[in-house]
Amino acid sequence: MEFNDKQIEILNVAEQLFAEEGYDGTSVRAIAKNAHINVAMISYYFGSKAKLLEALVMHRIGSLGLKLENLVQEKISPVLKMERIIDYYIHQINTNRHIHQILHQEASNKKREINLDVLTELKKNNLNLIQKVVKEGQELGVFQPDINVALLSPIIIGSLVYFHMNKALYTNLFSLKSEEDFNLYIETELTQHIQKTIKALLVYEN
Amino acid sequence: MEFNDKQIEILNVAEQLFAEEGYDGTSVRAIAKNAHINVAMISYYFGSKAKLLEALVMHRIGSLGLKLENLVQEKISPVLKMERIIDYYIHQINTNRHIHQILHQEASNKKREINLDVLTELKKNNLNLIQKVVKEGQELGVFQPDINVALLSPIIIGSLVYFHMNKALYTNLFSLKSEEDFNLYIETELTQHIQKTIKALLVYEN
DNA sequence: TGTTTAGTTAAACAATTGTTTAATTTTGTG
DNA sequence: CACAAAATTAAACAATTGTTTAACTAAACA
Repeated sequence: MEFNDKQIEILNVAEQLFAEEGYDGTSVRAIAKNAHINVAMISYYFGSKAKLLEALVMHRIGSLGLKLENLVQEKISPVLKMERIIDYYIHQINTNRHIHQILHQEASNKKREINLDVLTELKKNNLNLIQKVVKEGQELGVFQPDINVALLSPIIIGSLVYFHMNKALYTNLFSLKSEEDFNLYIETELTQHIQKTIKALLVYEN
Repeated sequence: MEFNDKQIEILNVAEQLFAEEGYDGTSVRAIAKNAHINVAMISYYFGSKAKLLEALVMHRIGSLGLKLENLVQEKISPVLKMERIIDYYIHQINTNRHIHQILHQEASNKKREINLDVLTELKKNNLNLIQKVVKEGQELGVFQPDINVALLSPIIIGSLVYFHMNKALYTNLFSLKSEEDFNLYIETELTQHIQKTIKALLVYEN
């Protein structure tokens, strides 16, 4: 699926509004206004509001490409690999937080059902790659043998999501005065904290 | 604020619908229908849809009472205390997941702003209690000295939230065939996994 | 240059939204 | 019972919703 400049603009505006005000909280007129186009252009290009959301999700998932393949194949220690994976995940999600927010909202919405099979496959694929790294560490005797790999992502991504969810609390607690401060904290302190946590879990003898 | 049976029924229905279909995705007529009352009763009792949401949030937060006080004061080891705290958190959030889902949606919604100061205070209070437990463990030499206590909740609650968010993926991965299976997995495997993670982080020498 | 296609517009459409009205019924109280 | 207050109702309200229409302009092409 290829989009022209005007379509891309509509997708960008829709992404921001859907993320910030929800799908149902965003009117097609609001999208049109912010994208500086006529309302009818949305139907003209995408068919309907629902199909616009679907197009947006599919387009973003396609370019999301959490391609961990290269990372996994590097010749560094499993511990370092895990750190890099976490770095990559957090950075990726943090810089694409709008679409993640939308996916997150839609995942727990009973009335609409967009097909997220592509996303599920992507996640399963990433899980297999992480599985490889863990196995590698276990064979080297660095990681413990009883690791539930599927539950590592909840720790990593869940922590980040929850941190975002409680932005008000954490900006207050850590005196993060600007948006930049907040993002910097995520990319430094929070990232390190998650890395430390995962490492501890993998290495720690029960 | 006290509510009669009919008001309680409206609140219950509204909670379910707001959680499952979002605030904007839920019409007052849908609430009225499911609560078997006339639409006008919502305005009559709560003033408006917005005030109904506010009343719901306030009412639930009030009875949410994550009272960790008793737990913290028990005479058991810090390690066991942390395990109990995690148990309590997960169980509490899991049995009240509808209101948590709503709070979560509203927290990241830019157009509506319900006052969540009460909730923030509650979280800060809980944080202080956990801080105490950690200090206790550090003084006993069981826990490491460099622990960012404020980042423990993201791991605990974040993991649970993410697990719920990816229900489809995990029911598939772990062959959880029913709602009961899913909840059972959370209360056993996932809980133990989070407990193990937090313990590793607290005890593990960097 | 004439003609087809694609893009763009304002207006209209019916449906749904939250809220209010005014009338009626139910409940409580002396 | 009589009367006041509370509860409940169907209908109406204006505003907003997503979508379509029909007229128009710009671009592409032969």
